[in-house]
Amino acid sequence: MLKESTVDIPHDCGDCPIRHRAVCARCESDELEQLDQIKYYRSFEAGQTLIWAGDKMDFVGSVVSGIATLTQTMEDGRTQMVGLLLPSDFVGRPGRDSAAYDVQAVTDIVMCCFRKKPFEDMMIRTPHIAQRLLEMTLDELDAAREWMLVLGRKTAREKIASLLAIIARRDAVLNMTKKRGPLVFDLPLTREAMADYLGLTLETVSRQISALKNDGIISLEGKRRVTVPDFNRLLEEAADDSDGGMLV
Amino acid sequence: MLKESTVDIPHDCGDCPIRHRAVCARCESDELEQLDQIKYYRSFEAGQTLIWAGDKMDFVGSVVSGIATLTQTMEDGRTQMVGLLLPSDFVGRPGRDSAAYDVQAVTDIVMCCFRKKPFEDMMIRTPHIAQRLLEMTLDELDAAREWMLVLGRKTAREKIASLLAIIARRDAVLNMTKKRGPLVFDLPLTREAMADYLGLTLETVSRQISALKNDGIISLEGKRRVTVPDFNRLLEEAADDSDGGMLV
DNA sequence: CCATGAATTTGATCTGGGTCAAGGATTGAA
DNA sequence: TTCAATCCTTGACCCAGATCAAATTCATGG
Repeated sequence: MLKESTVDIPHDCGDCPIRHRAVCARCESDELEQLDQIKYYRSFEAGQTLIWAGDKMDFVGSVVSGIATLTQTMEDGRTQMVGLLLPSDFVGRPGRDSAAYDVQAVTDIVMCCFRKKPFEDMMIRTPHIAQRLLEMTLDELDAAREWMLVLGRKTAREKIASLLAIIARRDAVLNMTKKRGPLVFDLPLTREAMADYLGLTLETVSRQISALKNDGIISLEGKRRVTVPDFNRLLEEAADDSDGGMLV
Repeated sequence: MLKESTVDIPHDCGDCPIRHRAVCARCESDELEQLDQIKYYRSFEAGQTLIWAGDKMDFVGSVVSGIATLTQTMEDGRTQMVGLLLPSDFVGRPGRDSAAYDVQAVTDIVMCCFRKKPFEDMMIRTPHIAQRLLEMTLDELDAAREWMLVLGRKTAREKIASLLAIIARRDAVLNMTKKRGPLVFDLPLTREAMADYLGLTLETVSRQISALKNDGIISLEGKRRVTVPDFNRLLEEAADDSDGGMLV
């Protein structure tokens, strides 16, 4: 199995797919040039662990493409996913030198990394970066709090429906699919990863997906491709009162 | 019952109890003066709801003294606490004009508020504020993720032990109590509020507290005063591998 | 000192989701 | 094409924690 490789085909920030959503979103061209000095790309294969909790981290970075997870593991092996990293999401924390969570590639993934020390120095000089990072962190905090409600108070069926709604929503935004008609998307996560996200067992995840299928809320093509004929019905199942706000 | 009152005894920032931990921690004296222009104090009684989710928010602010909670409520009444606000914690989000969560006073509470628009303007001019707010937000995100593990994977007993450990730890830090000997502190939350924090029912909270008492992990004086004879045993019960780091 | 009501404890019972176990489906390597 | 390794589904059973229902304790004001 291939390990990790430092890609040396340098992207030009100008046509970077996450240019306008990542931590560099607000940067002017001179600021981008400075970032360019300290950046490098790394790619990983699906299944690899990019970072182990407790590891020394000498970089921070952004997911350029692919999906990764942030997970916490207890001594006895129980694990809880605490974040799902999508393109443009930020990894690492300025001012901390060891990783707090395991980071694992769910799909093949490319990251745009910055050496930590120079990045921290630059953050002080460049308010645009700190501003954008604050905004992104506040968004993540909101997402984490939303997830606390799911974990603490929702039933297994509601949890699954909530996760499907989130993935469907994200997919609709990324792929700019037509608003009308059934949504179709692929589940990026295994049943086990979904279980770790939702605080369930993989058996319960499987059963609830089957139940939603039997009730006509979703249909499946293979194990991973999901069709949602009526998004509002899915939201009802998720007991989600913020009715699809994002989808507009 | 008294409603809310705008306290007109102006604190001097110089002897503010949260001067060095709040969003203003890094500010120089000239920056404090600017903040002083847009600040005002508000106080609330225990039990009052300071802010309702969805309300228009024309201010942000810091808890000066007392304790408040951030909670989310579903249409059918299920509620989940998503944050516990202690002195120096920040309320509100720059760049958002309505509240995302209910904020309730658990004890009598005093807040130092800033009018939102001027505060936002000042944030742009004053990197010290944005820097500190970023740091605080990253800490909150870590706390939220820690809590996701508690909600998703811990048993009822472990949840209670985790909460007690957090409160004990905070209390030890605030009151600078002696490191050795049994810890003693008051529970600021009702059984119901603890249940909302932990994703449990109040009956289960009560039962697990009784169980910890019977097992000698804690002892109670009245309903609220807790003694922890051996903090490490409590941490074991919490299945907490980050063994007491903060307590040093 | 008593009445009232909130907060808490405790008991009895029920159930959603966990656990254990057995097969299927899909993939890729040999 | 067969084998092995994952990943997923489904069934049977069980238990931690929810639910329903009383007590009991505690604080407060009259």
